[in-house]
Amino acid sequence: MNFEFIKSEIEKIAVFSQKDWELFSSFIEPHTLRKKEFLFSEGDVVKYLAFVQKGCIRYYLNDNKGDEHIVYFGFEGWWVGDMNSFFNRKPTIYYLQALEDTDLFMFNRENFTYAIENTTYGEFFREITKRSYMSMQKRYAESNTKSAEEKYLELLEKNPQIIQRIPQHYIASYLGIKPESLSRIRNKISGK
Amino acid sequence: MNFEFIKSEIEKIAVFSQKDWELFSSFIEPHTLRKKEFLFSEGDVVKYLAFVQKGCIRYYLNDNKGDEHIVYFGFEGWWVGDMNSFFNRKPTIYYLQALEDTDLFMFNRENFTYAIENTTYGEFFREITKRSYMSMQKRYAESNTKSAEEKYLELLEKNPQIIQRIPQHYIASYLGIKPESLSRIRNKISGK
DNA sequence: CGTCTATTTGAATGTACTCAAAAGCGGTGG
DNA sequence: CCACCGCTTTTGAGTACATTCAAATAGACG
Repeated sequence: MNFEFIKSEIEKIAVFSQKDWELFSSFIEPHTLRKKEFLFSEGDVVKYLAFVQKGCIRYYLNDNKGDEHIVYFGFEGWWVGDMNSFFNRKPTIYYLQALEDTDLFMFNRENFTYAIENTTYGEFFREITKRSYMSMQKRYAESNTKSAEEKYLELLEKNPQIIQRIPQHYIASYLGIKPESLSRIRNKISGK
Repeated sequence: MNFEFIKSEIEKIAVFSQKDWELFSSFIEPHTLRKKEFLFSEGDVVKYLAFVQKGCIRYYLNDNKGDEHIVYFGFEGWWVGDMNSFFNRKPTIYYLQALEDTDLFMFNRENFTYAIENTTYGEFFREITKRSYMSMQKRYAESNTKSAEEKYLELLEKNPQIIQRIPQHYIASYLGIKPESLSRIRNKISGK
């Protein structure tokens, strides 16, 4: 099993010793999700945090009207899961589903907690949580400040991989609009 | 200076030794903001994370159309600031302003970083960041799943202190709508 | 008391939604 | 290899919710 990718991704964020890496890498549990398969769904107590080695996933929830709302897509190099459910053993309200055949490196609670409390992975984890929080805050702020058209144009520019790899109705859900609306927006844009 | 409140708030989240508390409390820099005064504004590199001892603040940003968007209100017991700017020494895009005369307990970067890297405050900080992240994720999800009326009714029920202490046009900004719209929603509700 | 700000009300507009149907696309089995 | 089926995307018409701009009323503060 080749851990170069996850190692280099972690090294971008925090320095760590050879000993710490050996411990951490021994905790990796590889797992492959087939397209459309779920890692967890609403009601589960989430057993793993996962690193996306290859493929992509969507992380979403169902509102009380039965509509799905995608919170984020996770591509190669992303850490995915529901921290609240994972650490606090609470049933999750989210779904994590593969959109392509996806290779994950998973970590269970016992091992992950051990690593962050006893190695420099504590620093690493603090950093990615902080980043996730800040980016969610920004995304939240932008959900109000920008129109759907502006948000779509920004995706095109800043996250072209989302446009290229993800079916349109999922992008609509990610943007917080209906597929019909996204279709009209695209139509309008292409006419410019 | 009475540190009982902040001590008890921290103790709710993490256990820590007497020695750690003495260190941490020695880092507290008390500061009072007068109503309408700013702790920081757009462009500043944020120098402090702060605990709200008394009073309340709003944390908001300006969009490119000149409208303000409130991300959160901070009441007694809240930790407030811009982590990204604070830790990464980047100019902030946010404003933090007192809505009442407000007593803060502030921590500068050097001290705070020392505490989280060398004491059990690391655990404490990981926990509040995690919680902030999860609640922002939930808030983001709800910004799409619920109508303004539903969000307002939920505030009434779950955060009455916001309704009671905060001027209506700020609540509108927090809900992501215009003051006129909130006025109409309130009118409609009271007619029921 | 007067001034400034916040809230309400009105009318017209815009953006996205709903419901319905048609067109396009991709995978599967014959 | 093609035909069919199911799912995705597009298009149309009517609707709902929130916005804009404007003006009136109410409230807060010096």
